[in-house]
Amino acid sequence: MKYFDNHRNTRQRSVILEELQNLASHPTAAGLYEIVRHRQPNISLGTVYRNLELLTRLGLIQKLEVGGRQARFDGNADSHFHVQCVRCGRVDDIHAPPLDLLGGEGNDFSGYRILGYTLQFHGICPRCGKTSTNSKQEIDRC
Amino acid sequence: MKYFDNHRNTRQRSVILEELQNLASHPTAAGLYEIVRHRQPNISLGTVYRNLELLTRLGLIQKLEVGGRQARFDGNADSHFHVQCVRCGRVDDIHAPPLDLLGGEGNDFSGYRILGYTLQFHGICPRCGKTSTNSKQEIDRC
DNA sequence: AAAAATAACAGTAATAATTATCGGTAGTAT
DNA sequence: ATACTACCGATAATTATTACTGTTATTTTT
Repeated sequence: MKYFDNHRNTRQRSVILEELQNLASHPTAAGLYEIVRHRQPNISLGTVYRNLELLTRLGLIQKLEVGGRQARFDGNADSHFHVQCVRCGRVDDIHAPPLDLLGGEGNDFSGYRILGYTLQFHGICPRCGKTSTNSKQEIDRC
Repeated sequence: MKYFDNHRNTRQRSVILEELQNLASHPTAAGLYEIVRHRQPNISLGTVYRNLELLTRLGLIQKLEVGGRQARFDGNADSHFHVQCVRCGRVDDIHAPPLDLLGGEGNDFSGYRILGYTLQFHGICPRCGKTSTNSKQEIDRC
């Protein structure tokens, strides 16, 4: 059970990971909690949050910061793209190279009628690039 | 003042829009509240939220659903791309065509050291596509 | 294998961001 | 000018997430 690094392999932890990996869609913490409860009726929502956070840190799953207030989780940690339904919030995978996707707006992928996309980069801003790597996180000045 | 459609052109509303449009960065609601208070000391945080929501609906600004728990707002409603600092959360614009950007990973844009990107599509999922357009928003079933 | 150490749990309280409520005020239309 | 009502400030409520606390279970030490 090298999976969890030097963290314990608890029943709750492995059930959370298994159930998430068996889903094609990408549930919220609360959504996965409902699913996991079928196998672990006494599990706590806090346990689901705690483990999703840990599994993300370990690189076994990914946390998706998509539209809406709730985060979503993907049992597949490999880099790929997502579609979110603007009406119900559901998130699915799109398996295609980015260049095909950007050229193919208006087409259908994964059964979705595609309306558009957002492309966000992440990196280190000029101000943070000047301070040492492990300095305390700065306040975003405007 | 056709700007606000058939909504009223209040002092608070126009100050919020003006101050947001004068910023190169993309503040949170709370961040913009602090800025707007210099001109409107008695303005309420709720008013800022309410108007940012309205201005987004009117298409005068955009709401950015980026990483972190707080939404951010962009005074420029035209389609373009964003970088977010992974350390401080600040968000800035990137002005370049998407194909250049995807090819140019590792380069610097807007002074940021770029670490990666996320590409998210939005559209209508198969299930929602079957129901009428103005039906109540469905619950995301998993 | 038993005892000690501690990671993780369930349950619950606290926090943070956002949204809703409510009485009063100020734009807008008649 | 008056009436109508959207909008305001202040505050309460809600929602998602995180932290706390006492207990349980896994691992390590003896």
